[in-house]
Amino acid sequence: MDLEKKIVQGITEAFKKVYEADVAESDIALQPTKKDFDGDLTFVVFPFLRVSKAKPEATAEALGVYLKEHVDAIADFNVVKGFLNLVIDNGVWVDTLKSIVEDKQYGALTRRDERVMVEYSSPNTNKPLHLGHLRNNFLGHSVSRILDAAGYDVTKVNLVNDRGIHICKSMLAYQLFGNGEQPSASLKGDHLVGKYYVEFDKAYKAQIEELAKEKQAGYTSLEGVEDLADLKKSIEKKGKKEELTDLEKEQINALKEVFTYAEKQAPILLQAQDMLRKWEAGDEETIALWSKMNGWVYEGFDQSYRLMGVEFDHMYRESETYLLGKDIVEEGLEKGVFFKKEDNSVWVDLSEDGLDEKLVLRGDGTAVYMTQDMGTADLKYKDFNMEKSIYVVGNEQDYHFKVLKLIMQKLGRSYADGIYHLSYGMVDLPSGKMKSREGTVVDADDLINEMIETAEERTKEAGKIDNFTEDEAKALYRILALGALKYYLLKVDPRKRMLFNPKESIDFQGDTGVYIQYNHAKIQALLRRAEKDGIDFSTEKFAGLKELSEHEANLVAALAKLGDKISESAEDYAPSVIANFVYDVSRLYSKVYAEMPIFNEEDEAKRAFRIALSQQTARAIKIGMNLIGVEVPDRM
RNA sequence: GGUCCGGUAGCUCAACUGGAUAGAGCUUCUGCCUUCUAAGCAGAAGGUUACAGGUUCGAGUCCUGUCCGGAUCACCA
Repeated sequence: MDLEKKIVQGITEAFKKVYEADVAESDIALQPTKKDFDGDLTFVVFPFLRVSKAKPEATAEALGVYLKEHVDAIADFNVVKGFLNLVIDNGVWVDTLKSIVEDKQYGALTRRDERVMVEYSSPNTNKPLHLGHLRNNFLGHSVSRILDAAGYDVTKVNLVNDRGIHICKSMLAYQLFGNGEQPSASLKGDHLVGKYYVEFDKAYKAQIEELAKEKQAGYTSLEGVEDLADLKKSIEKKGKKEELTDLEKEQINALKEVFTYAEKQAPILLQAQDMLRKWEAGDEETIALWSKMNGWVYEGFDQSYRLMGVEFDHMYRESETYLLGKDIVEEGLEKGVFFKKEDNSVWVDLSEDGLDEKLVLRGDGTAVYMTQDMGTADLKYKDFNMEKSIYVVGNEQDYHFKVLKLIMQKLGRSYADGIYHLSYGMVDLPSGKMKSREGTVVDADDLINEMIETAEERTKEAGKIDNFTEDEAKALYRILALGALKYYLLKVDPRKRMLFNPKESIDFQGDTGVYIQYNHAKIQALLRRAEKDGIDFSTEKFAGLKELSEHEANLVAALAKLGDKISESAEDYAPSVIANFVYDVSRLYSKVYAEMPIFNEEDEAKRAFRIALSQQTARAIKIGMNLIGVEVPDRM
């Protein structure tokens, strides 16, 4: 905003005139004045004492005197130690609001000719989406919108993991135990497939136990033991804390052998592996089952994505990309970036970069995860030609993406520097980590639907929907529920892992999405009344206004920062910046709203100003909430 | 064990990238609806920023070490 620029220029000028010193404008930073002090903006003079060769108070005083005299916007100043607090003239805030009203592009930065790809969601087609996916999807979707607002050309892609041994597991279980079950209204496709993934695990565990029992006979140390798994657990637990006895050591070794054998030889696992081989060989029957079940899952996902309000421009499927990357391995060998070991496996040595050696191709010539990701990276670039590539993936893959970026840099890919892993922390439950195989997950669909029910209850309690139609009420519940959920997940720094307690439903009071939506709805009601009463609150009506309350001035100052906040959040890929911004704006507005009369205000200029301020606040809230993927209601 | 990430009020989180007396919300307590939506506003209470050093005018923020939690170090994806 040019207010700050003007003041910064004024400060450099002051340094020149008062101290005959050159200070670069880029070295001068202003910060908002803390609440307890008088003023709007503060300049910290400590770093410039070398230049002024005077005491902090004297320096600040001298600069303040100069600024008050030469910069129109500055009405007054005060000095506290080395802090020069500047009081901005109220007229500036009135003008600022006026320029926001007139700014058709408010909240959209100038376009730049730069393409960014955001990859997010990336589900597996063997189980439904869960709470962790919600964080991922909301993050990716929000970052896409923020980058778009910041002027980038954004492509949203979803790389679906639709093949592999885990997919075969649910296929096999369905084949064995499914009895031809079909998706239904009560069990959508992704949930149905997920159910058989759990079934597989149950059967697998039972077989392991059985095999282990058979194998137990060969070990004297395990004679008479009833529950092998239980014993293994208790010894492992003990081993972490204290020394084991000789018998226990012998037992744990025996147990490891027994279970390794059982886990590898369980018939149902061998069958699944066989199925994967058939799939790779293109076996018709297997492919048909795979297509059918994946189709169910995609239908289920589509419903979930619609419910969540996220979307994609392009889908990549791993079944189509998993063979890619082998040519890059060849290229890397030629360029000397990779090297081959005796067993023919191919590696990259990253010890110079503080990492170790990493496998990029197996000895038998088959691909690993890294091989595929290299290939996919090239494919994406070929398809979309982007400068930046954001991967929204959990922090468990920090190492993988560090390596991927390094490799692509070493291979000289133009897009390599633009690779960014937007790493986020896991969502944990009070009981610990979510494990889909063990059924301890918070399902995404269930959670959203529960939130919608809660929203309905709260709304009815508050008696807010007297003249809503059934459809309007339903739409409102959904908006409130998703708003609460998205805001809750996005206001936090993505890197931090977070605890989610399903028993305590997400708040509807205080620092929440609902609070922000409420302010928007309140303003819309106010604007409807202004229109009904035919009140003119155009900029001419308040142009000459000289008197503002502190809260009004603060609110205008906050509204003026929207653009800065968008660039900041785009640079850091941080939706939390926007979430905090809309909350700040809402809080400031609440104060203004509570303290200031609007329709009862006699002074027409003040009344017009307050209505216009309300209107622009609603505008900022709507823009900001849209950036974090949250809708705002006009009534609630 | 190596590497990376985190640790701020009882709880959930901020802190403009080194600035002033570390701020919000939840919870608890006290006020405020015969005038614009009380899903709100005003106030009270709550802190050795895990710990110990260091850097400097100034440290939650930077450096070193320690402790706690998590992730990762697979020819799994």
